[in-house]
Amino acid sequence: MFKIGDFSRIARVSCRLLRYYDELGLLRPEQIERDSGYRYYSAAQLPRLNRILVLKELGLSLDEIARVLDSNLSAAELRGMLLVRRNDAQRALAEEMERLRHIESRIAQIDAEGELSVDDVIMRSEPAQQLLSLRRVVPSFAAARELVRELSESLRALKAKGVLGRLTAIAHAQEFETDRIDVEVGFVLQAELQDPVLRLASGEPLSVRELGAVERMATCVRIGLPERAHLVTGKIGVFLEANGYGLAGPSREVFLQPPRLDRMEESVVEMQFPIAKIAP
Amino acid sequence: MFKIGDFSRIARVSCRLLRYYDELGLLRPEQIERDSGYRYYSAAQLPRLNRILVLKELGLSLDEIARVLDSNLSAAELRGMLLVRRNDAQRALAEEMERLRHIESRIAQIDAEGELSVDDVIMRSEPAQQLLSLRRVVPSFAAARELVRELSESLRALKAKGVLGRLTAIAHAQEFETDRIDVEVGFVLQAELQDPVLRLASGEPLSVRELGAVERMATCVRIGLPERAHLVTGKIGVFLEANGYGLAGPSREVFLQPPRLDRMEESVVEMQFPIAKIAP
DNA sequence: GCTTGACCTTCACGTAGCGTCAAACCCTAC
DNA sequence: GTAGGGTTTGACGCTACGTGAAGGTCAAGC
Repeated sequence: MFKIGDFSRIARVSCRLLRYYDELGLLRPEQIERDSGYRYYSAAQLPRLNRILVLKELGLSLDEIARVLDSNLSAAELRGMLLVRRNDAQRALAEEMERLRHIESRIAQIDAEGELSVDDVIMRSEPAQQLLSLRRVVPSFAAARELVRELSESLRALKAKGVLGRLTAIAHAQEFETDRIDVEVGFVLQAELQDPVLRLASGEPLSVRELGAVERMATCVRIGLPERAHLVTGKIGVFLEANGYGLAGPSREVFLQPPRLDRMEESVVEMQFPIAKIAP
Repeated sequence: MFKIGDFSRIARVSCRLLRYYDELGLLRPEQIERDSGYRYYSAAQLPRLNRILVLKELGLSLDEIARVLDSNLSAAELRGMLLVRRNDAQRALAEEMERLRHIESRIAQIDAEGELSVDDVIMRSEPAQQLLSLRRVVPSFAAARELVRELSESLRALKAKGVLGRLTAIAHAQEFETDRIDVEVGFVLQAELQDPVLRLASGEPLSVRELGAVERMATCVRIGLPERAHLVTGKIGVFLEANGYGLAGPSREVFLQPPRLDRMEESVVEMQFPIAKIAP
């Protein structure tokens, strides 16, 4: 029988840890003196402690470890837990590699440019969404803006119901032409739509389609008129080149503030570019 | 100017986060209404928020981020911080890979044996230490034990001063021979030694030498007589085979409890085996 | 002007796994 | 008997927020 200090030296763990595990019921001392309250551990408890430490090292929480040890669950169940943990570990590994790559690219950036540039470009993923939209080829940005206005007015009733999410525009054109803009505008749906087919005031029907999930999206917020969009695309371009990505699909513009045609200079738009790694 | 809710939707972060960063002084709202206390953010604050998020993603703590942003430190200093972070990330990456390997080997073990075996073997690293020791070839375990007794008695005075750490024995023999045991016994030093040369009662001098650090050590605690050591070596062997390691140096026995020759069956000894990965 | 509902405020607790005091009690050796 | 080292419980601290609760504000519709 060892006092807690001796046992902690033997097992090379802290006394606090042992007291904590006692409190959790994870490792109870074999004996506790009535009057002094001293904890006494026996050497026979080392294997249990070691099992705890091993399982902890594997990434299980103390709660899970308690279940593993006490409700002596079957090998199959333990295997299941380990499979879950393996998934976690694989994800964590991938994240850590990404992080490392980011760090190294930032260091390289400092070495190349002498400073860390302003970071307006953010990378994230985007889940799949339902889009209530209309696609057209328009001859000018003004016409596109008019389309947005028309759409907004036609859907005013729906908007009041809170079914409509953010206004989103998608640029389908492969190449950039100022006079033939292939654009899709619509609203993200936040609930199932009741009416089978909705129409513009002009009678043109709107379609509901799924906007696929995008795993990697380079995004940047633009404030002000659409004419300033090239500032954003420039930043995106620099970002892609620096990090070894390329464009991988039609870009989107999401209006984070509901757009007002009379005050477009206050509009807040997030430009989204689906991207993918380029083989190095 | 946006209220906190709008700004949070624009930046796609939670309100709580914005309030928290305000509290930390990391991102102060551009304006706060006197009477209502409402926070108002401007679009011009998005870049700062984005920088915060990027640096957070790189793994810097909020505290470090505050220093980076406010005491606008030089590119060189930032580079230094990133180098530190890179080291951290590399270590984390290596750990995560190790963890994943361990998890997979445990799963494989369950698949092979139908259950998770008792885990007495622990792997860890050992730092470099100074050892005050004596090396000899003795003809029996009993002689080795006698050597320990002699050493302990000769160093009783030193032990009282608290300079001596744990008693450690090192098995130098390449092959196992019962009648020619090449053993080194000594005490780990916890402080610099004053006397230049210490001697056994018999006059034999003790040497002070550095016990190199070991990156990977498979350890197992043995309780009881040395005759039971083969139980431990068996476990170690199974462990090595299962995880793709091989022996990589002389093994050590560390007496976690000061040994008493009269009650050797109560001795607590950690057996340590330096190991290294075997190319698969 | 009043109601209503969405939005905002501060305050405070909870998280995981212990580290780190603090005040008081216990044990053992000289 | 006392000194000093070990032990007890209790409590707070750490990170980066999430999640209420209780109550004040704002804008729209009547």
